Amino acid sequence: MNEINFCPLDYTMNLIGTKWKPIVLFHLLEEPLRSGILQKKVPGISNKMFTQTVRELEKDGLLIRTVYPVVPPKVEYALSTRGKSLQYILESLDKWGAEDCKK
Amino acid sequence: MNEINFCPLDYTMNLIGTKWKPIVLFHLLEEPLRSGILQKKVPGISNKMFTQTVRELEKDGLLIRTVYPVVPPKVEYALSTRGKSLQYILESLDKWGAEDCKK
DNA sequence: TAACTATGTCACTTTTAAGTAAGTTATTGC
DNA sequence: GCAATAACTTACTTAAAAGTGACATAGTTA
Repeated sequence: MNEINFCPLDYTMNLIGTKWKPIVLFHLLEEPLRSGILQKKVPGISNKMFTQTVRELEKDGLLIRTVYPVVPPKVEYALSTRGKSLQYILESLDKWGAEDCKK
Repeated sequence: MNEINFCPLDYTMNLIGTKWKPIVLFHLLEEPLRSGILQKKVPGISNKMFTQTVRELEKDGLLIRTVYPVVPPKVEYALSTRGKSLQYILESLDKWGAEDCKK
């Protein structure tokens, strides 16, 4: 509508500006995780929202989903290069929260 | 529900993890702005959402709302100290978007 | 052969977010 | 005395996000 003052921040927010996306990405910073483990690390997320979130992140190229054809299923999620480039921001958000909630 | 893996990032996201909050805060980084000006800087926000957003940010102590008792009304918004402490993160988000959308 | 496993999908409902349009205020300038 | 102004507020509606519970899969183990 009014794009007069469009700024890159809007772009970033459209990509990761949701309740769950930064949290999911954050937990993948250290290492790839399989689906169940990752989901357990995200407090309070429902099964549906978890699937939906990782699928969108995959679609946007922020993480990579690897399916192993075994039974029961094994699916692993890892950050893509693009996802890794958010590392600094994700850590800053986490750090800010740690500092701020001390007060 | 499952608070086992609560991390500071969750705290931060609960505070500013919405579509509009980071954008509103971002535009106050340089200088305080009066209501109408600030709202025009936020692309696509409705009147209602703007009011709601700044009120929540005020409630959470991230910005300060100053009402001048004149007619027609004059209201100015400025970052609080706590809000200013987000400067680095907001700029990082903006910078990331600028870099990423070049690709 | 029946239960168990991990990772979903689907249909459905509830909750929350957001948009729209009208109304309020009190002074100034015409 | 009437319109214009800036910044809301309210009631109402619509759209989007999220939750819930049931079901699918197919090999392995009891």
